[in-house]
Amino acid sequence: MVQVNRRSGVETKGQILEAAMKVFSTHGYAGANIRAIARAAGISIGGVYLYFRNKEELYLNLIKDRIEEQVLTTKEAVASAGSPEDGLRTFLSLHLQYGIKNKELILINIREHGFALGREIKRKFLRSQIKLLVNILNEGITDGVFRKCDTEEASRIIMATLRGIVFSMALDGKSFITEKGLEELIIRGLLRKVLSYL
Amino acid sequence: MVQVNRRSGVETKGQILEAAMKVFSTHGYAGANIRAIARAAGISIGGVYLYFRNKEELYLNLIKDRIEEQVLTTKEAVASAGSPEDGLRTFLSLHLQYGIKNKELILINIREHGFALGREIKRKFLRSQIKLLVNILNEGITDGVFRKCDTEEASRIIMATLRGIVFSMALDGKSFITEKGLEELIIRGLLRKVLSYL
Amino acid sequence: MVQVNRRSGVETKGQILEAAMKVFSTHGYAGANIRAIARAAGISIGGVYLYFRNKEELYLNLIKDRIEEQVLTTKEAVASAGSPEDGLRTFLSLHLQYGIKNKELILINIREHGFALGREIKRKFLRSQIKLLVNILNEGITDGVFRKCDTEEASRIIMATLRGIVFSMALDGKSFITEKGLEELIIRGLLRKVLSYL
Amino acid sequence: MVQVNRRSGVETKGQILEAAMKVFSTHGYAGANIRAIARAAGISIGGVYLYFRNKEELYLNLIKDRIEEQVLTTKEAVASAGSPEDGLRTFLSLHLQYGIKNKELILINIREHGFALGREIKRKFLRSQIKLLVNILNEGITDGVFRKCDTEEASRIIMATLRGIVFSMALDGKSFITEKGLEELIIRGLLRKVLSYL
DNA sequence: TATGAATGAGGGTTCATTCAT
DNA sequence: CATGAATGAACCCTCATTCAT
Repeated sequence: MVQVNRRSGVETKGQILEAAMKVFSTHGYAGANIRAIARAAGISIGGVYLYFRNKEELYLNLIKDRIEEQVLTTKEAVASAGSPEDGLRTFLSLHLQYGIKNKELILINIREHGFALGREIKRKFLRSQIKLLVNILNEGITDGVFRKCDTEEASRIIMATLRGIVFSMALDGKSFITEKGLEELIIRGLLRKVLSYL
Repeated sequence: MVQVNRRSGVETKGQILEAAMKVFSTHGYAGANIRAIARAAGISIGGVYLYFRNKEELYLNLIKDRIEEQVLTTKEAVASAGSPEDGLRTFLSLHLQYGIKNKELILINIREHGFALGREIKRKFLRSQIKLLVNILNEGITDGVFRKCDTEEASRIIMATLRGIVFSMALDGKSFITEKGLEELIIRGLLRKVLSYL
Repeated sequence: MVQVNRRSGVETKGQILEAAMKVFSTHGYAGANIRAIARAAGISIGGVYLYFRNKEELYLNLIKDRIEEQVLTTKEAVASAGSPEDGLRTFLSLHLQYGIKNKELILINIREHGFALGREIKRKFLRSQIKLLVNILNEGITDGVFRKCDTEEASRIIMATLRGIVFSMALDGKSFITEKGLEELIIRGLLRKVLSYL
Repeated sequence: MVQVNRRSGVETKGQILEAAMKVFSTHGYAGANIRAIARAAGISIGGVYLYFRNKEELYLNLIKDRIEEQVLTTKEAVASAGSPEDGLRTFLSLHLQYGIKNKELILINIREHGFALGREIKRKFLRSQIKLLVNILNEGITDGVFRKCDTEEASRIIMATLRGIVFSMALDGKSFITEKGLEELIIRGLLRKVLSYL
């Protein structure tokens, strides 16, 4: 006799994703195994394959959803910001917040970043965030709030810095830098006209 | 019949380490397999085990040597710097240089950072670098060149930022930030007395 | 595509044990290999590991069950014997019968006897059988049927003799000694009062 | 530069055999490995192959020498015995002595007895010993010292008993049976006319 | 003779994936 | 929808054997 656990499909899928998040973030992609994910999700091995064609798709699904949400939310928040400076602060703040919220995703990304699996998704995420930053910076320069610079390069540097900070937060398991501190670093160090300090 | 490729032991060990670097950096620890490493080293499977007891030891050996070299070199270079500011510049510059030189090691570190394997080695590296930074910053503050701050936290932030930048350089496969640019970011944004600009 | 041969779990486990018995007895523990066991059981390699955690556990499981059965059966049969002499005959007879029935187990035991794997199980078996014998002999001596002797040593000798006979039967692949003959050897030669022959 | 350990070939061969004896008896044939034998012999791996074509030959050589010596010595001692009874006592005594002396060989034999490797050698040994026994028994029966019996079967039983006792001594690591005791068992229990006790 | 680095088949074990139930 | 026994390729590692030195 087969014991059937009655759940809605959506609910089950969510449980699997949640479990996968835990296992992937602990063991990495190659180190994780389906049995552990199934067990953590309180589902059978075969059950996992009812919702995801294979391990790779499960992994991709995992990161895609979270990334898409972050991209969308950030885009909207930045759009509704009052000024370029405010927009930049919002961007930085949200990135940090998502870094904390998606700590486990970050841990996975750390392990798999830049490698075949999901490379495209991550690249697109990076491109979209840089594009957002470039817009903010350009606007700020036009407005005279930010000093002139290669906005593309500056954006890449900001993203690199954020990556380092988010990684470090995820790895060290605590937030050792305040939003305020980060904003100061980025805004004072890189962008704001030095003359404005006078 | 056994085809034996004559080499000196040292040479072979070097070839294995080189191959391991390539394979580990491409596939991560769990994703890498000894057969591929052996093939890349132009050696047999068993040959690998002549020089390293197992996969883990090979991996550890790989990161230990490089890390130790970086720690030592950095320590000496900083010690012989003329001033705290010069010391900081030297530190940053060396970190970037090593990031470029050990691009593949970085890729491995990205994947395995914070996880069981070699965690202790990496932790010790981080601790030693932070300690070095703290000393530099304290001296600089005493000298009045740097503004007062929590030097421990500032050092952690610097390391986090460096991590992000080095990761990004390794992942994007090119150096998109100049040493000069980085130094400006760190030194202007975080440390130098703002008043000195007046 | 995966061809699945449907069986009940119990059935499969039995088939594996049976196959393991065959392979272990033919090649010994170290000489046996899981692939051969799986093949003999008509199962896949991985299938074996569904029922036994590893080679060692499979081996231990194999000998434990049989030995426990022999110990229990012998104990009961001896307990319900009418006299010490009858008890001894029963003991000897059962030992021979089990030697024939578990010919393959004997072959395994021969190879692994006295070595690390399963040593404890076998030691316990020997101890329990010797204890049983000692009781029988003591009773017999009290009753005056057996001549006085060091019952502990006598039991060890009996077990040693049985071991040799059972081994020889297993190795030569036939029973070259009748129960009657064995009983005579043991009972006349070692125990019964010689005077009773007069 | 190659360090050459100067030894006579005979000496080296002896050392290898000695080492092999130790390792084989501890780990069995399959469990033993050449590197361990070489190390125990204080020789290189390749050195072993200078004296023995392969593992199997080394093993065979090991048992052949000892067995041949036992066969020869026993044959001579029995031949020069004064009477069948004396011959039988000599046979038993020598078998026990060799069992103690070749304890390690016994341990190997236990593991490999009856299996492909060296089966022929061991079979020949058994045949030769049984033949010797049959002769003794026949003579004894002709002389009227032993009671009539199937001498072939009786010899097999004696050998089986000896096997058990020798195995047990080897496995338990001590002699728990005296020569006297064994002789009594065999001679009283199996052979001597009961009437002679009157 | 002697060495020991090198080989690679083969061993134990894992795990993504399938599919009869 | 759900299960989990079954599969087998592929992993890490060992070790008998070879051969350039």
